[in-house]
Amino acid sequence: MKIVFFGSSKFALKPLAGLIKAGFAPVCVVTQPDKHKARGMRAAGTAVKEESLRLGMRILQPENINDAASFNFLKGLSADLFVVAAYGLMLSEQILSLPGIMAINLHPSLLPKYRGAAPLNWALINGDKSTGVCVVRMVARMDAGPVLRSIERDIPECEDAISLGERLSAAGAELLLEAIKDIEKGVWKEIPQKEEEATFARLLKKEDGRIDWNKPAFSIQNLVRGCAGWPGTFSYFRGKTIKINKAVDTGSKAEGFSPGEIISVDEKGLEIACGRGSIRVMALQPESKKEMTAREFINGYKPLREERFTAC
RNA sequence: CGCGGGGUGGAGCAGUCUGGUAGCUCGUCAGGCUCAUAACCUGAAGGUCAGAGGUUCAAAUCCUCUCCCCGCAA
Repeated sequence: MKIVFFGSSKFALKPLAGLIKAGFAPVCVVTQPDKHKARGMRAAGTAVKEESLRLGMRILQPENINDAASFNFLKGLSADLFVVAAYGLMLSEQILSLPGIMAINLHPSLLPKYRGAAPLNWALINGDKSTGVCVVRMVARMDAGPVLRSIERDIPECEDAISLGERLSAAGAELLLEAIKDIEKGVWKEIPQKEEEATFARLLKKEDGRIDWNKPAFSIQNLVRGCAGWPGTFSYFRGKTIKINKAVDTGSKAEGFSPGEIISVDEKGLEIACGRGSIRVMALQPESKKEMTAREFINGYKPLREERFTAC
């Protein structure tokens, strides 16, 4: 079976490796263009590009996947199956019609819930107790095609977007293989999505990570978990931005404090008042600094009890 | 050649503007105290202040260049 693999971010790495290991090595890997200017002048390739280079795969990195040149190149590969995992760009109907059998997409949610770009982040931000990953046949509308296979996974309290992404990536790699084996045997099943249950998980923006201390502790905790990695959650302390990288809801009432106020400073971390309840910050990153533990922050910055974190 | 911040004992920071004995909170080690402790007390080790030049009687501090790290923006 001739497979073309489309992927960009880290999430696609395990699925790609799984394909190769199982003998379904793609004839070509398609990935997004290098990000233009990182700090300074360097240009960085996607995670999938780096890995594919290392593995010596054939790589296609089109500026525009939906233009005629890309179309003709892909057509020339005469593939049976397109496999897409976290590629990050929409494929035109024309492109989707190229493979002999079909194009499938590995999506980290239980569709029709969380269609779109940031499903696992939104599942965490919304405080969901479980989510999953599924393989769908691709159609013109984003993430709207019928489901071939899916698997549900619990979301533990302590999980953030990074760890959940790794788990779903691993689970997805296996699921993908099962789906491909089904397809190879010609025995796959398609379950149409219930349109009325569809929800949309839009891409997160930097601004989504701004902490509003007026919100209840549990929702700030969920925001920190859901924004881990990208875009991260941030606040302001002593006039400078500071990222809050790890925090948990203390479960205490924390009455008599105003939102953002530091309630206590000790070895366990920084306890900060929220609109309702409080959170304990365990890891944070002041502007221009690397991530540090709350302990390190306290030692160096000596935050005072009455000081506060602000939304701007 | 996008903008900005930073590099000071093992960690996190202050000191730099206004040159003049290397400082703070921790950690480590030794000893003490305590029923006990991520507690407390006493003491100790540990730094060519990122690197190279320059100015000066004197440079962590002022000037020039290099390397590395981070945030923003993309």
